[in-house]
Amino acid sequence: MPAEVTERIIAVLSRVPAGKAASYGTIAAYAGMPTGARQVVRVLHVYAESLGLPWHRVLRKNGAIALPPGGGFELQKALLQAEGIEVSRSGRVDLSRFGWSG
DNA sequence: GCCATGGCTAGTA
DNA sequence: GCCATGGCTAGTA
Repeated sequence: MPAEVTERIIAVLSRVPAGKAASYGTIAAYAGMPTGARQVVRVLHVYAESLGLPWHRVLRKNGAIALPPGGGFELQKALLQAEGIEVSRSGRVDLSRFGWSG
């Protein structure tokens, strides 16, 4: 039985639409935990696959892909681009253009 | 003690 | 590069 925080994070994650992305901190803030960015990381680790959460739409605060090359970077980049989000070669997204706001 | 963060500081170029 | 964050798991007692 997951903690309420976990369930709120799951709920927020499932609302991020295709074509938009949000930072770990933004997701946490919407879930009521402004300093809980790492909780978002944990939830994605545990539930992203089984619940089909849009893990690829979560980025660092500066819009960068957090995953390392060879560790999911390429896949995340491809998934973002496939839904119309522009990603620079280095894996950066302009959140002022593609950022999700509630 | 872990973590796909994030904010801040110190140290380099 | 350090360290607070915060829920969770592994590993010990």
